[in-house]
Amino acid sequence: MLKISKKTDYALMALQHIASVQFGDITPGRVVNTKEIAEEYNIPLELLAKVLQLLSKNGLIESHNGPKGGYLLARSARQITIAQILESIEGPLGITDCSHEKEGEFCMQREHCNIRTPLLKVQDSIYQLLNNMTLGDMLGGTPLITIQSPSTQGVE
Amino acid sequence: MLKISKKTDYALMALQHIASVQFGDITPGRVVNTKEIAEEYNIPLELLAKVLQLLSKNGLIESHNGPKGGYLLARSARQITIAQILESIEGPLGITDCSHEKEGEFCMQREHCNIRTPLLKVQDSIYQLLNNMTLGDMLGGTPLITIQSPSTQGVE
DNA sequence: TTGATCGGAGATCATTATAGTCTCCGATCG
DNA sequence: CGATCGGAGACTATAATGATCTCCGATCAA
Repeated sequence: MLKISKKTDYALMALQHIASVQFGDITPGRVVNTKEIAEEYNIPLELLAKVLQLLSKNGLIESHNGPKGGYLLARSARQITIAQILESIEGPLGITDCSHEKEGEFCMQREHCNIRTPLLKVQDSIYQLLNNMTLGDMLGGTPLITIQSPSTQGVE
Repeated sequence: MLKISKKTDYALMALQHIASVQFGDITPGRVVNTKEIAEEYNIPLELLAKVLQLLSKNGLIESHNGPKGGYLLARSARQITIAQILESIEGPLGITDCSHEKEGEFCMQREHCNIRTPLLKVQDSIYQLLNNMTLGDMLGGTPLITIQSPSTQGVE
């Protein structure tokens, strides 16, 4: 049912938390460590650690080792999109198995497949959607997203 | 990674096939049976049978028993949306576990959850997207969907 | 009226993806 | 030098999905 994984949930919570600390009023610039986030949101510590490592590998956050270490956003919250977060954790967005089929790979249906092309367009639309919403939108505001399609207008 | 299930893939293929037979030039109005679709697209027969039963239960297609039986679209292809097909097979669309949380159910993160509201908006946007594209769009044409978001405009 | 051909329904098994855990390593700072 | 961090890999458990099997009732035509 098009569900995002728990890991991605955790990533979003963590990033939201880091951003709000980093740019908040209390202690701006403070690094945030894994334990702090895990306790705040009841997330299994080791699982969250993996998630944050992935985000770090993908350049969304900066890590600082040693005592008093932790994480910081690598860039502004408005420059981190939901799509980037999701793909950092779950890999490239693909609503079908054949979305990222390599040359020579074919699904059993490929021969007469009649839905591949339209589905790739759906996928592209979802990607646009997720890439047009940022961590910044999640922080403060009410993300405004509108969708226009001529296809079913006037159809009851 | 926001993947739709194989069953839904099969449903889309089958509906596309039924629609093209039903409204095609060759033998319009002919009912289509499960075996025909399964062989055409290399789909496991019994699995496809279940999928078609679900579509029938949800009122997207009509079933006809007995010899020479099979399925017909229950309404025009332009009145069957991708969202309806997807939800017939996979249940209500929900990108998070808490999307359809019943009263009294809480996830472990609920207490300080900072992402529920924005995620529900993302979900709603995806739903709109899928509900604005129809089987008819998949048949003939090039579905035109545009997305507008003010959030990241002007952000480099 | 009877039997072959359909869909309807349920149980069951296999496979895969996800969620979560455990252990050890290297870096850093006091 | 040792406590506190993140980095990394193996590992287990659980849930979702994909697929199969069996039996039933409806229908139509010979």
